Amino acid sequence: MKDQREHRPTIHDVAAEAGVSKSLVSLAVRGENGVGAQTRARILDAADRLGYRSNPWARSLVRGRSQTIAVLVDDLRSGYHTDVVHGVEDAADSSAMTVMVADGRRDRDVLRARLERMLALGPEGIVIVSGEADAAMIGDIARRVPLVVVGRPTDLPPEAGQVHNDDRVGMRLAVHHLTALGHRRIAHLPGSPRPAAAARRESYGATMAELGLEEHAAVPADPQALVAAVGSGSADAPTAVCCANDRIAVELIGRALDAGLEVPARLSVVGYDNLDFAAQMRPALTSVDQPRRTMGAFALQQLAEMIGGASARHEVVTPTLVLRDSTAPPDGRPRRS
Amino acid sequence: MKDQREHRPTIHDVAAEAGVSKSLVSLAVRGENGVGAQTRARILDAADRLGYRSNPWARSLVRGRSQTIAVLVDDLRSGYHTDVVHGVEDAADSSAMTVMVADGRRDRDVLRARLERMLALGPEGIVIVSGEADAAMIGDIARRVPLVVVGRPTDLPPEAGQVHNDDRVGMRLAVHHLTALGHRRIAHLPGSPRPAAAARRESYGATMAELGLEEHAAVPADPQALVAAVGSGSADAPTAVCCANDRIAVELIGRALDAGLEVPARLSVVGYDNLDFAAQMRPALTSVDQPRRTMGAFALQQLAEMIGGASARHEVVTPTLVLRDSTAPPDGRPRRS
DNA sequence: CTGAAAGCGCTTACAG
DNA sequence: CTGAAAGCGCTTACAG
Repeated sequence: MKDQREHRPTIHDVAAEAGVSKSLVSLAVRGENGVGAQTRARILDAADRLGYRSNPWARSLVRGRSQTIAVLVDDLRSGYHTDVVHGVEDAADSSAMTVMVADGRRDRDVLRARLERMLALGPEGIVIVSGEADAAMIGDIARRVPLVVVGRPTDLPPEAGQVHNDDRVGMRLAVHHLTALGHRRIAHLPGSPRPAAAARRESYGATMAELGLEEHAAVPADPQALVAAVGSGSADAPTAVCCANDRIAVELIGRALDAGLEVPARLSVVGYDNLDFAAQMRPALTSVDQPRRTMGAFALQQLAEMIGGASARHEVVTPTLVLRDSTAPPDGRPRRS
Repeated sequence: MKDQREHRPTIHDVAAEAGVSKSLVSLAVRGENGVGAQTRARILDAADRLGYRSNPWARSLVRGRSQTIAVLVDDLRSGYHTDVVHGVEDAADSSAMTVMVADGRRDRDVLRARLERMLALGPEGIVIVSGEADAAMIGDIARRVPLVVVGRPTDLPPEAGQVHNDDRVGMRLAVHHLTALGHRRIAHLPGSPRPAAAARRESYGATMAELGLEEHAAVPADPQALVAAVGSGSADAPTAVCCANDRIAVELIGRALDAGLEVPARLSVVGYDNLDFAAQMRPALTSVDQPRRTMGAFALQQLAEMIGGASARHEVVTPTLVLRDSTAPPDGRPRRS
C-alpha cells in the first residue's frame, strides 16, 4: 500500500531478490521456457513481492517493436468515426496490439500535428479515419510506416491500404426505395465536397437516369432553400430527398418541421450513415448503413498483414438500407402504422 | 522517395555523416546549446539528408519520461466524453504532452484491461473519464501514477484528483426553470444508479421541498410509464419532467410523440448534459450544460501539477441551463414564437 | 566548443 | 537448466 512511484524495481532487483541472473528473470516473467519450475516460481514470487513491471521502453528498444497502433480520426464527435474506432480496438485486442486514438478536429494542420506526435511514439502502424485526409501527407507517412485509410480520399498512394463502403450502391438503394414508394420528383441534398459525397452525388444522378427520371431540376445546396421549394407547393417541387449524410438530413428535417411541413407526409427524407441519432429522433430516419465496426476490424486486419510485410489492398464493403419513419408514399399515407 | 522502412538511421549514422561525435548530434538535434553554429548546421543538414528521427524508446528509457498521457473514457460514443477528451487534448498541446485515448465500453473489465495496456506503455499520467469507475481499481493505479478522474464516482481515494460538475446546482436550475414557467406537478426521470444521477435525484427532491412542492408521487423509473401517466389525463399527472440526462430525455420525448402527446404543449421536458443532439432534435431540448472542454482542460492541468509533485485536488465546476423549445408554460402556450 | 565513456532496463545469442 | 556479455539508441556527466 506504500507509494510505489519512487524507485521502480527493475529486472536486476528481482534477480537479486530471487538469487538468480537477470537473464533468467527475463525469461521467467515473459513465460518463456528454459526455466525450471521451481526457479520460475521463486522468480515470479519475487517479482510479485517487489511489484515489478517490465519497462516498456527498454523492451521496445531492444525488440524494435512497440506492439502499438495509432488511430487518427477526423472527429471523434462523429458516431461514424467512433464506431470505426471500436472496430479497430476490438480487433486489436485479439492480436495483442495496443491502440492509441487521437482526434484531428476536421483540420488538416491539427491532424498532421497529432499524427507527427503519435508517430514520435513509434507505433508499428497507423489507421487514419478520414474521408478528406491530405493525399500527399498520407503518402509521406505511408512510406515510413504501414498505414490504412478508412474512408475515401482521392489520389491515395499505392503504399496506403484502404477500406471504404460502396457509395454507389448505398445511394442507389436510397433512390430505389423512394421510387418503390411511388416518388418521382426526388431531389438530392449534397454534403461536403468530399470524395464520398461526390460519389453519392454521382450515383444519385446515374440511378435517376437509369430509372428514366429527371434529376430534380434545382438541386439546392442548402436545406433551407429546399424547404422553401417544397413549401411553395409548386407542382414540380420534390416530394422526397436523398441526402448525402445523416447530419444534413437531420438539419433538413428540423427546418422542414420548423416551417410546418410534415415529414414524411409532405417530404420523405433518406439519410446516409445511420448514426445512433437516426433511430432516436422523430420521425426516426430512414438511412443507409455502413458496417462501421466491420470496417474498423478490416482496417486493423489489413494493417497487421502490412506490418507482416504484405502490400496494401483496397477493400470495399457493401452498405444496406435501414427503413424507418421518415419515408412514405408521396400521397402522405404513412408507410407503417 | 525510397522506402525508409528498413534501416532506420540512428544518431550514430548522423554522426558519421557529419563527421562529429554522437554526443554532438544529440545536443544539436535537441536544439541545446554548446554546439557551434557551423557544426550545428552541418549536423542538422546530415540528419535531414538521412531522414533521421530520434528513437522514442531510447529517449524515454534514458530520460525516464515519456511525455505521454493516457485518457480512458467509458464510452467515446457519448458526446459528453468526447468533449472532455477534446479539452484534454487541446490543453496537452500547449504542454508538449502527447495524449493517447482508449475506450472502456462502459464495462469495468474492458476498462481495466485497456487501462493496463495503456499503463504498460509508460504514460506519465492518466485521465479517466467515467462516472462509475471502480474505486478500488482507481486506488491501485493512482498509487502507481498520477491520475485524475473526470466524473463523479463515489469513494475515490485521496490519491486521485477529481473534476466534476455540481449536480445539485444543475438540477436546481432545471426545477426552478419549470416552476418559473408555472409548473407545479414536476416529475423526475432518473437515469442510471451512478453517483451523478443519484446526486441529481437528491437535488430534485431537495429543491421541490424548498419550493413547498411535492415530489411527483410516482416517480416512474421508465419513460413509457411516465408517458402513460400523462396520457391518462389524470388530474395529478405531471405537466413537466426533469430528466437525469439527455439520453433518457430524448427517449421520453420520442415515446411521448409516438403516443400523440405534444411536447411541450402536453409535457415540458428538461435534459441534462446538453449533447449536440439537444439542439438538432425537434422540439429542441432545454438542457443543463456542463462546461465539458473546460473540465477536460482542468483535468490535464491538475494532472500536470501532480506529475510535478503536487497532491490531488477536487475541482467542482458550475453548470448552466440552456433554454430551447421542449419547455413551455403548462397551459400549452409556446415559450417563444 | 568537442569527444570518450558510462548507463538507462531490457533481450538475445552464446557458453557452460 | 543457468549465467556472463553484448547491444538496442539515446542522454548525461565528465574530461579535454
